[in-house]
Amino acid sequence: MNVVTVRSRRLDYSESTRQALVDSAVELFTKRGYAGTSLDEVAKRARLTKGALYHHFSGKQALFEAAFDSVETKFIEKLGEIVSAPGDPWETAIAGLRAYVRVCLEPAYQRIVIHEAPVVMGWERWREAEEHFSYGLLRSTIEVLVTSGELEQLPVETMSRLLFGALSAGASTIAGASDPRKASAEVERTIVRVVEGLRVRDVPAPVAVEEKRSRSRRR
Amino acid sequence: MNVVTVRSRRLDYSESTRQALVDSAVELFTKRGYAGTSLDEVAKRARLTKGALYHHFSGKQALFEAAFDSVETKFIEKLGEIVSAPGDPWETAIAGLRAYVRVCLEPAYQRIVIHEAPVVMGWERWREAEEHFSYGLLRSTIEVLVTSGELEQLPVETMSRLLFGALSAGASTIAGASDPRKASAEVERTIVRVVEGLRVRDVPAPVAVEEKRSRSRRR
DNA sequence: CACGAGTACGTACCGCCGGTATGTCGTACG
DNA sequence: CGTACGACATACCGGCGGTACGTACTCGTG
Repeated sequence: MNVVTVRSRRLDYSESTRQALVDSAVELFTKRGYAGTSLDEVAKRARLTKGALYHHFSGKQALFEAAFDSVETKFIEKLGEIVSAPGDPWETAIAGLRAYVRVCLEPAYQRIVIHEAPVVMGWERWREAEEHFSYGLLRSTIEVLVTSGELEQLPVETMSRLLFGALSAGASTIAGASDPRKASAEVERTIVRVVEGLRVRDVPAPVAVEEKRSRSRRR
Repeated sequence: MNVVTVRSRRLDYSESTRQALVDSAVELFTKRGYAGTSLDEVAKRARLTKGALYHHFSGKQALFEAAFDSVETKFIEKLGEIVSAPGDPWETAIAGLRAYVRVCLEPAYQRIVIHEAPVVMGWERWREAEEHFSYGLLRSTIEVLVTSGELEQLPVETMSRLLFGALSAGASTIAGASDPRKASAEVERTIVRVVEGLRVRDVPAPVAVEEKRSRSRRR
């Protein structure tokens, strides 16, 4: 409550050890997965003990979620800038798409956020957490495109989910490919093509354009 | 090798206990997940002990893979009939799509095949196993559509991966939705729309009978 | 400055669970 | 008829998540 009191040095230390634990967790979870990582290892790698770990986190799950948050915030913030940049909404959206594909290539993001999180945190909680991160970004981007008439008038939530799933699968494909560069190019091209397939065929005359929507012949 | 010798009753028994273990595993893995299920539980539910389990399977992973195979073969075989049925390839493909969405609603399929398998078996091995099951089916279906000129000329592998991911995400969405019926309808509609977005715009030349195909209102 | 309280850890221990080693019983086979 | 082998059961080990408790350091207060 007192505005004057600076953060005590002790709290600084505490925060730094917490961060060290999170960093250690991110590394080990990325390399060996959640089940394959022991808390003793995590603590040891941060030159601490399990006691310290359990002081900062309520358990292994909580540690994982902290690692999850850390990875998400680290990789996603740039994406936010990209998709919220001024300019043609379609172009920026596509740019965001490409950028996200690149993010998905990060091993930590791939393993922790995409693969393990839904299992470790439970799908429901993962979905909830994702609202504030990559999925939320994707969703709002799509929302803009739909309301601006660029994208087909389909349920935004569903469309976002499907696209998100496709992107994740694409990322996994790239990561597991023998030629990641080629795979990356193909995924980008295909994803962009999918989205373009959902673009409304005739640029809408500003207003009054709702009728012939669902005739699915494009272009 | 001897053609006359009937399967000994003993082997029959052995096979049935093995099946009992697999069934028990499917149930428990579906309800509590891989990590949350103990082998003692699995054995107990089949009125056996861990000794029997380790006689039939080399470990927990192997048991999981057996459960995975069991679930896949159980739910996918009907799909194979659907997509290999005679008739217009596009229509049968769409029918297969809808059928697959319904399969994805099965809790066992959802949890074991879609969510846990990539983590438990490792993504690479999962991908490999999926070649013989749902993904393989999807891929070959897409391959047919591409070579027959119905679908846009894009890398089949990549397109299949992305679509598979989208379908999985759709299934998860439905499973986690407050109104599964509505969600299911939306996912179906959206997925079909996505695929139609990848359809080639002008009907090839040969026959000219494709027009009013895709008015996607169902029922 | 003394002192109690709270914080930031470390240490020791428990229970569960995957995995292994070993034992037992029945069946097929020579 | 005995013996070898397959189909289980039993007993036990080690690792790991989680808990209880101890300790040292700091900070606020009289």
